[in-house]
Amino acid sequence: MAMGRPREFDADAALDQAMEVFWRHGYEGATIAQLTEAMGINPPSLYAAFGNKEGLLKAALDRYTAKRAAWMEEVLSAPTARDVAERMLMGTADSQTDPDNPPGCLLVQGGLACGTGSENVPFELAARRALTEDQLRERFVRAKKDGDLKPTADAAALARYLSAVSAGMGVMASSGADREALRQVANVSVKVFEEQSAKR
Amino acid sequence: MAMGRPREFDADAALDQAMEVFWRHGYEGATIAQLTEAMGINPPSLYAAFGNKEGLLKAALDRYTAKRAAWMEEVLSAPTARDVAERMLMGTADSQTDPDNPPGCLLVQGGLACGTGSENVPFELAARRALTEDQLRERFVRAKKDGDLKPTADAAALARYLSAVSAGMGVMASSGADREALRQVANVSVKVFEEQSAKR
DNA sequence: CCACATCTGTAGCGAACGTTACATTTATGG
DNA sequence: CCATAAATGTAACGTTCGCTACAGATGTGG
Repeated sequence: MAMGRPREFDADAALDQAMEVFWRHGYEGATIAQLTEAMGINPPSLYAAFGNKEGLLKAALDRYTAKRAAWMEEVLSAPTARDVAERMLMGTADSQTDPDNPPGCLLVQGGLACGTGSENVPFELAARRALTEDQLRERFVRAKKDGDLKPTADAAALARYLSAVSAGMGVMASSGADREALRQVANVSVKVFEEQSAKR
Repeated sequence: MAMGRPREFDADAALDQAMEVFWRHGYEGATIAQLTEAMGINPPSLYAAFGNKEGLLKAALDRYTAKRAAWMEEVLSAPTARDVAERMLMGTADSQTDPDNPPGCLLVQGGLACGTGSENVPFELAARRALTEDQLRERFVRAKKDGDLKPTADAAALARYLSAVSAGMGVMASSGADREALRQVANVSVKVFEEQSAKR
């Protein structure tokens, strides 16, 4: 049977553009007109490919997390919990002030509170932030088994803490904090892990 | 000369209601219809009293910070930098999970990214967050003079750090973190200040 | 008691929103 | 080369948005 006319735009390239619009303006602040213009397509193409605005957001979030997966692996592969924290927070400071991206983190900027009818959006963002926290917690559980973190260290609390700090850095970055300021926050935050490391 | 018909609603009580709507739905997610209904007034009364939606937000923010001023004084009056940090973060954990309020912090929930035409809103929120950071920095400068913080401690960095952590806690609270989880984050965060305190 | 000033409720304004109908174009399968 | 299937561009749909004109109500100053 016939296959139909092939799509003329690159879905991934279009998603990169959509990602940036959501990142800069938030889910509700981003309009379909802005999105289609940035993506270089017309509304029917958007709706055919992604369903609706929320579907487009989910696709953009998938691409966002996929792009960060490699970096996250590198973070988690650091030798000690302290180094994991340092790589995580320093990398966060840098990426949230990268002039190639909008400031802050898409998973925070996307929208913490939304209007009636978009309640799923904050949920969706929170779920993806939780994934990172889960990875960190598991890594810290391992660090305890490795004898790298004190036996009394609370892996879940430390993961939550890192999650909170990086979210907070996102808030500050979005309101104009520069790279140096975020690195200061990262440096201060890491000290907690030095205190929680096993004596050697 | 004549004074005109007096206003029938209590502006402060109405602002409390508006505050809650902005808090829960964000600036863009809050509609005039929701606001007027919560405030118990009709649109013309809102516009006569506050100018427009953004003016209403500013008035609500003023009331928000005014309500927190007393608490902030109590935080800053703690005897040591460490205690300031503890009161600040524990109080934040509690207020951000207070069932009487929407979760999180209005100054974060209000809107980090907004659509074209509302660019002032994130700015306005950031300015008010910065005020708290300024107060903390000054308090830590004093703590250094008091010999309470190490001479090598960086007051600005510590203030930024506290600001980041409390913003991050707001993000987590808005996505459902409970009081216990936030208190864990607070407890971990405070350890930094113990390390930065002068030996005694 | 009258003239004036301001608030209130109704009702609706123009604009922008997310979304889609429709005709056209461009490919594939037979 | 024709029939089918899917994507495209134009144009517009209905709804909701922030906001306001207007008329009536309610107070104060003279």
